[in-house]
Formats: sequence, structure tokens, C-alpha cells
Amino acid sequence: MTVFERRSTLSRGTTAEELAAVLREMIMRGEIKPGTLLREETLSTQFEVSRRTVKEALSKLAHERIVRHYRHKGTQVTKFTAADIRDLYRARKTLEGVAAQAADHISAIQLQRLEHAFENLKSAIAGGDPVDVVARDLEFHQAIIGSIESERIDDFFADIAVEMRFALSVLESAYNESTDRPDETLAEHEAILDAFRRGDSESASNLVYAHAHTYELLLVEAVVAAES
Amino acid sequence: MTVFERRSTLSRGTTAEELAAVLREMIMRGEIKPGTLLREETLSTQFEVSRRTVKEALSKLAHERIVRHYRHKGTQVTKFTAADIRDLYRARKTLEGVAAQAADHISAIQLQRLEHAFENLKSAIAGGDPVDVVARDLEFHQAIIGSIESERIDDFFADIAVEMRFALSVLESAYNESTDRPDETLAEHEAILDAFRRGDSESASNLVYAHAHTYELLLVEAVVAAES
DNA sequence: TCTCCCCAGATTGGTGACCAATGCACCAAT
DNA sequence: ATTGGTGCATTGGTCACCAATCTGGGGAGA
Repeated sequence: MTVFERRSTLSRGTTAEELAAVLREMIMRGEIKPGTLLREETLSTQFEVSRRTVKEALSKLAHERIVRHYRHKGTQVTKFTAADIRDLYRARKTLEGVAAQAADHISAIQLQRLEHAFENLKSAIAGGDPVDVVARDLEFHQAIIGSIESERIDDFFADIAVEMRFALSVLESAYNESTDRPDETLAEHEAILDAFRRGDSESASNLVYAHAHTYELLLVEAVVAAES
Repeated sequence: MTVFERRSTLSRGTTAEELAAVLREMIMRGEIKPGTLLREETLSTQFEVSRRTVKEALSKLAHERIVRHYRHKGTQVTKFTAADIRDLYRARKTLEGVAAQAADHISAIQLQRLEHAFENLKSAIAGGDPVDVVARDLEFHQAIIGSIESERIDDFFADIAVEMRFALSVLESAYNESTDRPDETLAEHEAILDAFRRGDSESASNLVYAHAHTYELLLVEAVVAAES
């Protein structure tokens, strides 16, 4: 499927953005593996866009840290190290933790968004599509961040979420771990939501921290296994 | 001064990056005012670079929120609203607050960085150059963020810092306010540093929060004055 | 006179061909 | 084995060009 075909159906976005989206999905689905060198000329012919447009798309992905760019050498799909995971999750735990501390003075709208996100996660788990589950999971956590009520922090967390989704998709073992236990996953999230409902910022903060920490350990373990 | 001349002296960076740097400085210094439309063709001839390169530079600045891009219409220098300032400072207070909470288990290296940043701020204030003072001030706060020990959060705060520097430079009244009281500015920062030295995370957190809040009010006041 | 529509000009989005700058692998000389 | 070219592949950047889209102003119609 070329980018060209997509444009015909829906042209809501620049060509570079659409190409970036396609590449992002391909990388997420494992069709392009970490470490792969993405050559501008190759992608240009493959997707029937100019080399310049490819450059722009790669630039966007580089900003999301999905790929790394090296001047005059090329851009390669990021290979996660244990340090990457730890840094990523330190950021996540920090933000979610402080967001949860706002549970005792959360707005009605924010709570409603949390409820909504939880319902989506619930039906996604019922559906059973792992890709969907991970997406909805992260959307729930994005909703938690929303209680900080800062657009800039929301955007920042969205970037982080992309990276986490990438890390999860690459490390299949951890990925399965997160989707093979639907009941526990749901229960953990419901516990967090419940703390928000009660306005119990103390336990909300502890729960999100522990939740994130669990995944961090899983991913770090998976990445050191993959490195060897 | 064209970008071309800069390249001859030191070519550490792409042309687009250098152009972005030049434009950023011009905007910061008020040579290009908020609301100004930046036309690609104009900049292209003015700085003797291709339109394509101009596009890239503007794209970078847009990501820093210094300019806003509208498809097929152009990019204009951002005009700060009160809402922007509040969002910006909510992010800042959140991050600095949580960073200060780590004061009780800060690493020796981080404390040393704080001390170093404070010394720089001290001599900048003694020097009396407002531009330098603001830069060193923000570097001190960047050092505070460092105690979270997350590269991604450091980068995020660096973006925020650029915006704050921009906001300060635009709103001259608030700008002067911050540099016309050298003794108080120094004292406030020293109090924060002292809390870190003592490992008193409680007061460190309160101090940075209050410090940021003071500036927030100043800037909001300045921006509503400018809007009328 | 007012409203709506359409069109021409201006500006950005995107392409393709081209050259320059840089990095890398290979090879020769010491 | 190390050093210092040398050529090739790839990216950085320019230029000329066309397509897509926004904007403003001038009719056509009520």
C-alpha cells in the first residue's frame, strides 16, 4: 500500500505526515525491525514520494525517538537499551504520580474522561486484539495525565506514550505478558479509577506508580534478554 | 549577517539549524515581533538559502512553539495569551515541584551542578546584562530539573525554558521586573539551593513552587496589559 | 444596495534533477 | 599494524517547476 493510495481516500494531512504515520505503524507492527537502516532513495521509490518528503517524514519520526538520525550516514530504527526503558519509565512514573496526586481535586470533566477511557479499555480487552488493548491502555493513562490540566504536559506524555507503545511492540514477550492476563490488567486499572472516584490521591499515586513500575521491570527484563 | 557567513566560521550543524538559531535569537531580541508573518520566499532571499531550507528551519521553530504554522497560509511569530502563560507555568511548577521533592536523596553530582549553576547566576547578576541573567536563571532551574534524572524530562523542560525566555523577552515590563531586583532574585535562588543542601525536600518544593508562581502572576499581568 | 459566487493572484506543498559535502570501505605504502 | 589516500554511496542543499489552497476583489443576481 503506497502513501499515494491513502491520499486519494483521505487527504487530511501533509504527505510527509501520512508517510510518517505509515512508517510508524510498520515499525510498531514489527514489519520494520529495530536497527534497520532507512534509506531515503529506497523509501522514495517504494512509496512514490519525493526524497525530500521522505526526509521530512523521517525527521518527524526522529523527533518521536522512533528512529535515530545520523548526519550523512542515515536514519535507523531505534534499538531500545535498558537505559532507554528506565529513562522512559522514570518520566512516566514522575508524571503519572503527580497527576494522581490531583485526584482529590479533579474536575468532573476529567473524571468523566477517565470513566470513558476505562470503558474503552474494557471493551478492547473483551475484543481481544492485542494492538487495540495496548492503544486503549495508553489512552487511559493519557487521561490520567489530563488531570494535570496542561496541554504541554499532555503533548509530552503523548510522545512518551508513542515510545512505550513502540517498546511494547518490539519486546513481544513483555507484550504478551500485558495482554495475556486480561482480568488482572482490567482489575489494576479499575483500582486506579476507583481511587480517582474516591478522590483518594494517596492511593491513586501509589497505584499508578506501582503499575508503571511493574511494566518497567518487565520491559527491562525483556530487553536484556533480547540484547544477549 | 547571512547564515552563509556563519557557516564559514563554524560549520557544526545543518544550515537549517543555524538559520533556526538566527531566527530564534532575532525573535528573542524583539527584532521580529509577535504576530509577524514569516514568508518563505522573503527569508530565502534575505538569508541566501533555499526556500526548502527555510521551511525546515521554520518547522523546527514551530516545534518549539516560537512560531505557529498554518497550512497554505504561512507561519507567524507566536503571540502569547494569558492561557499560554498559565499552561506553561503549570507545566513548570509541576516539574520543578516534583524535582525539588527529590532534594532529600539527591546525588553529589547533581548538587554540584546546582552549586555551579548558582555561581554562574551570581556572576551574571553582578555583570548586569539582562539577557545573560535570564539565561543563567533558566539554567539554574534546568539544573533543578536534573535531579529527576531523566533525559527526556530534561529535554522537555529545555523546550519549556525556550518558551519562557521568549515570553520574558516579549513582555518587557516583566522582564525588567526580574532583573531590576538583583538582590532579591539572588536571595530567592540561594534559599532554594540551601534547601537542596540541607536535603529539605519539603521547603525546596515549596520554594520553587512559590518562585515560579510569582513570575507567573507577573507575566499574566503583563500579557493582559499588552493585550488591551 | 446587498449578498453570494467565482476567479485571479499570491503563497505554500511537493517533485525531480542536479551538485556539494561527508562518511566508509578498500587499498597501497611505510 | 598503522597510516594515508581514493573512489563510491548516501545525505545535505539548491534550483526550477507545477499542484493545491487560501485570500481578496469584482461582478451577477436578488
